[in-house]
Formats: sequence, structure tokens, C-alpha cells
Amino acid sequence: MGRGKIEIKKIENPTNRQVTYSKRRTGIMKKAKELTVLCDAEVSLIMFSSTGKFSEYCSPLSDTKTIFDRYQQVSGINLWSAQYEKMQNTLNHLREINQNLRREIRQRMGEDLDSLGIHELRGLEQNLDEALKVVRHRKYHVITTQTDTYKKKLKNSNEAHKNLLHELEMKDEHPVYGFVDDDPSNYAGALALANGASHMYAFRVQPSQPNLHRMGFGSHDLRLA
Amino acid sequence: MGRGKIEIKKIENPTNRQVTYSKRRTGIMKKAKELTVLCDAEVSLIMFSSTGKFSEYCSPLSDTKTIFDRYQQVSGINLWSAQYEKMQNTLNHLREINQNLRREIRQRMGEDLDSLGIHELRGLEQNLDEALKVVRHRKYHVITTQTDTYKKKLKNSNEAHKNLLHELEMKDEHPVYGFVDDDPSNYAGALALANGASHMYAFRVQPSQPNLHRMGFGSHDLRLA
DNA sequence: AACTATTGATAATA
DNA sequence: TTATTATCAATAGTT
Repeated sequence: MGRGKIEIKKIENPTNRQVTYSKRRTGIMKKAKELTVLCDAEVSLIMFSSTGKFSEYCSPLSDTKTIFDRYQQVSGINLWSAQYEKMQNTLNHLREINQNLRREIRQRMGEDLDSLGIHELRGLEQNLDEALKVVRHRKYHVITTQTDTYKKKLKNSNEAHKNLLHELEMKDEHPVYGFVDDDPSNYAGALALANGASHMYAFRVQPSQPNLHRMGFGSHDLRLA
Repeated sequence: MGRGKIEIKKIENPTNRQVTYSKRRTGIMKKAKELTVLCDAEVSLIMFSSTGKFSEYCSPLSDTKTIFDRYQQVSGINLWSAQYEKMQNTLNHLREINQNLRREIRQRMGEDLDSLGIHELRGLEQNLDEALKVVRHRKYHVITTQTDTYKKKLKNSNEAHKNLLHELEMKDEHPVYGFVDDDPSNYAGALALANGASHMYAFRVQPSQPNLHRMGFGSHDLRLA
């Protein structure tokens, strides 16, 4: 279909090849469009020239991604199976680790012990015993620190109060009663630890972890993951 | 290019449309092939007829997936971004959960306590204390059971031995010394628990969890995930 | 599926 | 690249 018949083999002259590519590219695109319209078909046509130039045609009602998805279903080839499988493996691995971590926590809570042998039980016992000592120690430390801080604050406040009273007496002989603590939460904390019956021990988590919110020790949500 | 010019619009006669689709399909495929050969181009052509029939052409050196990959790079459209993002989110969520589980385990081991307030510390202490009691109880139970089993086995063996000796005496008056326990591991176990100084407490895991193998309480590999 | 009269595409040329 | 046009190729309508 030209001034002369041509053999279908690679055009060696690069300029000529590029020109032919251009012409035929528009030609095949026109054909694709016509096929789409005339026959109500879905067509995806992607072309890269030898110089790397990219062109595509896609039937108007669908887009390239839709056609790819459909291609996948029909051809049975999962185009991104490699990516997908890799991630799936990572995911399963993480899930496994998660399961094990949960089991360890349960065992550290005295549950799920049936699968443990005598050696494991002995180890767990020792470990819990040591941990308990450390936690107790830390608790006492915190209590002491907190109490000290409170006492100090109280003392400071009292002094401030006295000074205030003193100042007022100096000024107009009108004594004032009461004062406001600038941080009442410490006072409440000290009171709470004093009665020794607290069962409120929320687990502190970052705001980005909604599923672990409000979980106390011994109340882990084991439905997760 | 036929016996008469046709308007480019949907062919309403289904038979006619199907015939035209067939003819033009082969035509466009030929065009695609020619483009590939003449111009050294990469072409992907995917077609679905109105009846759902699927055909494709792909330049011989590359395959459809390769062209899709290239298409992605050039077009900037990530074809599986939706899937990918979803999985990525799940993955990150799992990682977060795992981090928290690990932290809880560390805290149950008496580490990482600085971030805990007095309430949490009190809760943890109580929880550890209760767990310790349960574990001790369970340990004693296992020890008792194991010891009983061993005693029973020993008794059975001795009786078997006696019977054997008796039989032999009956037969040829040649007494035989010694016997073989059919499960010596229980004996070793009983011995080990008798000396009370075991520090071997391997964590039991399924074979499919290589990363958690040989982890004892207190020796968790925190590099994971 | 074939067959062709026609239209459409395009190679060579400018 | 674009335009022209002589040719060849594709195909619409028909058998």
C-alpha cells in the first residue's frame, strides 16, 4: 500500500524507520478506534518505538487499568503475583511472630501453660520472680519520688501561703484562707497510691495504635491480627 | 476499503458486527506485527469483543507483563497501588502491634519500666504476682505427675526385670543383670528437676517459625519485625 | 469461508 | 514533520 511493495522486516535506516513508525502508529490507532466504535469492543494498545517513545490507545469507556485487570482474569496470569506473594509472605511471617508474642504474654500471665515442659516452667517461674522484684523496686522508687515531690510541693505551697499571709498582714491586716495547687493531679496520684487498692492501670500507647488503647495488663485483646 | 464506504459507528446487526470484528481483529493484529518487525517496536494489543471474546498480541521479544511494567514507569500510573497500599497499611499495623507486644513482654520481664506510671506499675506487679503463683502451682503439678510416672515406670521395669530373671532361672539357671529403660529421657528429666538448678528452658515453637526457635524466656530476639 | 469491488493506508517523494 | 500521490492492502458486501 504505497508506491511499492515492501518486505516485512526491520527497516535498517533509522530515519526511515522512525517515519514509518509514525505513520503506522497513527494508522493502527485509527484501526483500534474504529474497532472500538464499530464493534463495541474494548481495546488496549500500547506501543514503544525503538527509540523508546511511548504511545497508547484505550477504548473510551474503560481505562487501561480496567483492561489489565480483565486481561489478568482471562489470561490467568497474575501480573503482580511476584510483588503480591512477597508481601503476603511478609504478612504471614509477621502474623506468626504476633501469635508467638501473644502466646508468650499469655504464658507470662499464667495462661496457656499446658504446652510447657518442666524446664520451661522452671525458667518462666524464675523469670517472673526476677521481674516481680524489679517491678516492686521500681514501684517503690516511683512512690518515694512522687511522695517526695508532693511533700516538697506542699512545703513550697505552704511557704508561699505563709508569705502571702504575711504580705497581706503587712498590707491591710486581712488574713486570707486557702490556696490553689498548680498541679492537683499529683495530689490525687499520691492519694491513690496511699490507699493501695488501685485497679486502674491503663496501658500507655501512642495515638496511632487504636487497637491497643485502653488495654491493661491482663486484658490483652487477643482477637487482634 | 470495501464495496462501499461505511460510517464509523456501532454496527447494530450483531452478526454483522461479529463478522466485522473478526475481520478487523486479524487486520489490526497483522498491523501490530508489522509495526513490531518493521520498526523494531514493542507492542501490546489487548481486545475484548462485545461478546467478551478475548484476544491479544504482544511483540515477541517482550511479554505482556514486561510491557505493563514499562507502561507503569512511563505513564506514572501505578497499576497495583490500591492493592499495594492496602497491604502496606496492614503490614505497618501489624508491625506496630508487634512493637507493642514486645514492649509488654519487656515490661513483664522488668525492663522498660520508666514509661510506666504508678498505676501501671501497681497493675503489673499484681499481675506478675498472680501469674507467678499460677506458674508455681503448675510446676509443682507437673513435677508431681512426672515423678509419679517415673516411679510407676521404674516399678514396672523392676517387675519386668524380676520376671525376666525368674524366667531365666527357670530355664537354665543363668541369672542376668541390668535392664534397658524404654524411655530414658523421663529419667533424665526427673533427675534434672531433682537438682533444682536447671537454666535450660527452651521455648517450644512450631517448625514453621524459624525466627522464634530456641528462644527462652528473657532472651527474645527483639530485632525481629 | 471465499470472492472482489472499493475504500483506506502508506512508501516513496517532495 | 507534513503533504502528495501512486500503489498496495484491507475489508464491506455478496456468494
